[in-house]
Amino acid sequence: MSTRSKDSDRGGPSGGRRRVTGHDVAAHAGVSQSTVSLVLSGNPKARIADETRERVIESARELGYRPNLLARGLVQRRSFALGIVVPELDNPFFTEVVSGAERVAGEAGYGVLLADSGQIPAAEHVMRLRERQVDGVILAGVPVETMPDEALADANVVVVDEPTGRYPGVASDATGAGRKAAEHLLSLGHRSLAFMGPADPSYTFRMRERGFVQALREAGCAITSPLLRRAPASVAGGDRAMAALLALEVPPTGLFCANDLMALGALKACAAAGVRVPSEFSIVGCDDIEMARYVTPELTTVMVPARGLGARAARLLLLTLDGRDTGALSGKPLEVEFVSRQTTAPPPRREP
Amino acid sequence: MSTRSKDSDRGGPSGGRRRVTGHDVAAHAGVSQSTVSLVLSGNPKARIADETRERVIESARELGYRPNLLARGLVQRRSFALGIVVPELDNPFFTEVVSGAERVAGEAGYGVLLADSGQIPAAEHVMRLRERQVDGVILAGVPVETMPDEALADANVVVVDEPTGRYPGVASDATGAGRKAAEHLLSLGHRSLAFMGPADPSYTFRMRERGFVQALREAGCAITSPLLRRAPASVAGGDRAMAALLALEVPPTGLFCANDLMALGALKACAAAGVRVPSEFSIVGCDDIEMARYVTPELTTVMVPARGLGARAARLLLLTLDGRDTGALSGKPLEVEFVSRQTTAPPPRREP
DNA sequence: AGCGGGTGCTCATACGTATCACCAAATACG
DNA sequence: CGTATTTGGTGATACGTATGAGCACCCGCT
Repeated sequence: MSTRSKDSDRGGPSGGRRRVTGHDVAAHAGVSQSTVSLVLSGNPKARIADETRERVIESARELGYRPNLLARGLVQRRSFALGIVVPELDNPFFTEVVSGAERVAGEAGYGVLLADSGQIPAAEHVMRLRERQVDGVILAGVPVETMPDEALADANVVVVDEPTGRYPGVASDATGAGRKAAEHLLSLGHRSLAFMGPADPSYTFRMRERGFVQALREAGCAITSPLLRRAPASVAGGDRAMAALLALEVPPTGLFCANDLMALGALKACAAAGVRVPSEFSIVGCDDIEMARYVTPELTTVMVPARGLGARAARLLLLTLDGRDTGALSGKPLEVEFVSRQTTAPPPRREP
Repeated sequence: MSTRSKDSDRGGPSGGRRRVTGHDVAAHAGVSQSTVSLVLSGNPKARIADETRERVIESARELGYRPNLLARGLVQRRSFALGIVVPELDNPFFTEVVSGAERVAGEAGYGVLLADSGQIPAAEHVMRLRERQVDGVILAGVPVETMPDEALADANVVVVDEPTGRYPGVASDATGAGRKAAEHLLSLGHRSLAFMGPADPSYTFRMRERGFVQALREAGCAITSPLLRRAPASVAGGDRAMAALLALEVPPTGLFCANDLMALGALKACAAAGVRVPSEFSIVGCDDIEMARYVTPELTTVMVPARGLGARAARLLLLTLDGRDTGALSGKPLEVEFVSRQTTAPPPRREP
């Protein structure tokens, strides 16, 4: 009708210099911007004539309209975005957590802001995410206990695998993981077992250790101090710690590692030292990262549902944001599962 | 002074129910919101008395003020956030790309929105990111050629390792990678060599193959069709393809894989078949993912600077956004580097 | 005819920030 | 001393959307 409306047509979806706004759609459809908003995102209970609704939708499609989520977020005080903080993307475990969370969030229409904590302290990352008005934050592998309270106040935090009690969270059955590893090794006949984990362990690592040690003790098979090795929870750390174990006067016959990366390092150290796995030495990891299946021999480990943890954390967060009940989700820890592969066997028979 | 200003004090940084805004800071400092904005984020050339400036900064600190980046983004038409789309976070290569990009972006004050493309087509992800008003998008491992043009129009796209010419991008020297693998194997004395790569290869995979095949041809050592295996670029795919190679009447003596994951699969298949690496068979991977160092024997490969690619993509994008010259960065491909480890050796001597 | 009530839409405003135009006071200058 | 000029700040507005209040209109009822 008017030249104006003809103007806004020019170029179609991809031609315009300026981004298409709700006002443009309104002009094109001959309605007000309010109506456009009501049709495209408003409450479905809004009273709009079918004919109008279709005209607006058609105009929006034709102009290639995409709502500006910054503007929406500003007025609704919700950005429909989550933040997720991990200590390092290098560790496949966290990658899987992120992946799981991203999928759930994406399906719910939420965006995901990633913060790889690196040098910057996690608290600072949380602040930055909040400046971006994320509706909530998932903290994975972050030492929550050492974070100042005010950094997390009013922040809708969900913590992965670090049940502090101060914040809602999802966790796996860490003591169960240690226990299952112990039971398996004991049942194979091992009596001299070692553990390796990081020196400044997170809650989960502590629980894995505790489960393992307790199960050993209950079996009347206490672990002695030289068999408890501290090293970074990485492949390099596992390598070093394993070398130390092999250098002992009386090395153990089997080992449980705080995570799979360490176990891979231990495996490597054995290969370098000419110790055959599993015939001469047994190794159990924890996490079941993808690589565990791909090394030779394949790593026996305890599966921790990383992707599931991430997904569940995201779901928990989304429910919290909707003000729904969250008791069911944050309640019980996720089950872990022992996975028998090729790095465990009965201990070698004593030399005569 | 006024009761109002006393009110906004209540509770300090962490107590307030409502988030503290620039207006609150203004009231507390006895200035206008404009002044607050000028002091805290405005152009440094703004003329503000030192005394006022300090008072505002002090008030902001005291109230725990954090600017709302949604509001800032709305008026500035810049969100100071980047999007990054990857096909799968499972592949460590992309994880490293993301990690590199995230670091550079973070240091520049940019946020990173992650989109793991999964089931949803990449074009749709780009749209969603643009709704969130990201200032630019990094596409890594995404089949850009098959994406509709209008999805990327005006989107400030930077493409990783897929130099289409239509969009700016950063790439590694893929043909060089293939060539270096070939030269190494040839120099060891191999004459019967195989290649494995995905059936529907991306540009980079095609170039790796081309470099390898051409170098062989130039050495008068053409590759025959049964030695060119197609399989998914994953560990499982490499495993299957290697099994097929070993089943040939006359198996090759060495192999170059399109990426490290396939090489790990090949390594696994050799172990399963009792073929000793490298004494009986040589394997060269490509990418140099972290795992390459951690398997036994350690994987010989061609290092592709994944983190560097991500970092450079981010830098390129940031420069583009600042309207700076980008020629230098998008120009030459990043160097790749041959990494000799333990999976290559001279071919076994012919059986007499 | 008068009126209550539903329908369908618009007006105005708010969200929190940046920024331009403008202004008062202080200072410089001939 | 009168007028430029600089200094230091304020007021108003815009960004693009959501949303409550309100308005015009039509329908059915008494």
